[in-house]
Amino acid sequence: MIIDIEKSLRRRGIPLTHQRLAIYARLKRSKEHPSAETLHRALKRRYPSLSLATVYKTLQTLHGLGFISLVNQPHAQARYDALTKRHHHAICEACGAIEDLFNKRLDRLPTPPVPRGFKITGHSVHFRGLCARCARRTRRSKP
Amino acid sequence: MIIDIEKSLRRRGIPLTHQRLAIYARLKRSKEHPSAETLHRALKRRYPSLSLATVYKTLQTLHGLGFISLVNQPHAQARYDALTKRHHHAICEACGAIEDLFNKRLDRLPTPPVPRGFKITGHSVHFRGLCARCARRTRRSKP
DNA sequence: ATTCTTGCAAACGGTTTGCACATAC
DNA sequence: GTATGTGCAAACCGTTTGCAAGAAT
Repeated sequence: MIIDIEKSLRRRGIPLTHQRLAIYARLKRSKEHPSAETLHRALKRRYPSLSLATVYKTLQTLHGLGFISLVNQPHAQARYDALTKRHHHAICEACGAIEDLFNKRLDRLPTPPVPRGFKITGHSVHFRGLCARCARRTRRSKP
Repeated sequence: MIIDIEKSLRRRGIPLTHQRLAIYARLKRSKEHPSAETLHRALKRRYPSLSLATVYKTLQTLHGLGFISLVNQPHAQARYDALTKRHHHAICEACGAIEDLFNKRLDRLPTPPVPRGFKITGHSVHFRGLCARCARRTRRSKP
């Protein structure tokens, strides 16, 4: 279970600390997509000296290694839109640009089986990738 | 253009200020889903006394009235997930809970026509609504 | 022994708040 | 004239950073 991360860290020469294992193990057991603070609170009982800063740093490390994913970005600033009618977004992973997308097929996706009791009122599709400008720049910088 | 908001504010007895109109008008002309700061910077040229706090308050007001929408939430904290394989989310608008959703059909949506030059690398579908608990609570509190 | 991580406290940046003054009605 | 909004500065909260002490290799 935790072995995969142990091996992977070892292989890359990244020190294997108690904190890293504990944080990863806890996140793996959680189903609620916890925040750094939630994780910290939960782990503090067992590891009273664990600091919140370490939780943040560890989450960054694990994310960098592809072991975990972010549901929302840290420090993302709020963005507003006067367009309130249904639409979708293409989000550039490099620069954060958000472009609108209109598409009837995406508007009427079949509602999938949902967690028990969840009342769905709407949906939107998020495409991610590189906007034209960043795609150009990336191509150039990759030798 | 701006008349709809003028009427709507009047009708509700909400004072119609220059700031509100200017902020809404500017947002309506923007295609880049600006942040509060971006709007403030842009408007400051024409309204030098406009404060950032007013921009924030106005955006809240307009959002409350349904005139604008939020692309990301202000002060949303980062949330993490040890599940890195493809999946989708159902997000509760009341409590912010995020539930995982697995669905093959959603995994392979047809790629729609995209803004010129945008390179898509992936997508995910966000359903919004009320989780079981909040749905129950809402029903109870609505007489 | 060396290199990388941890924990602390201070700094940071975006957002909110409290309050005196100004404006819309 | 009253109620509400505005602008300012301070507070706030989540996240990051600098650094001395500690742990992993």
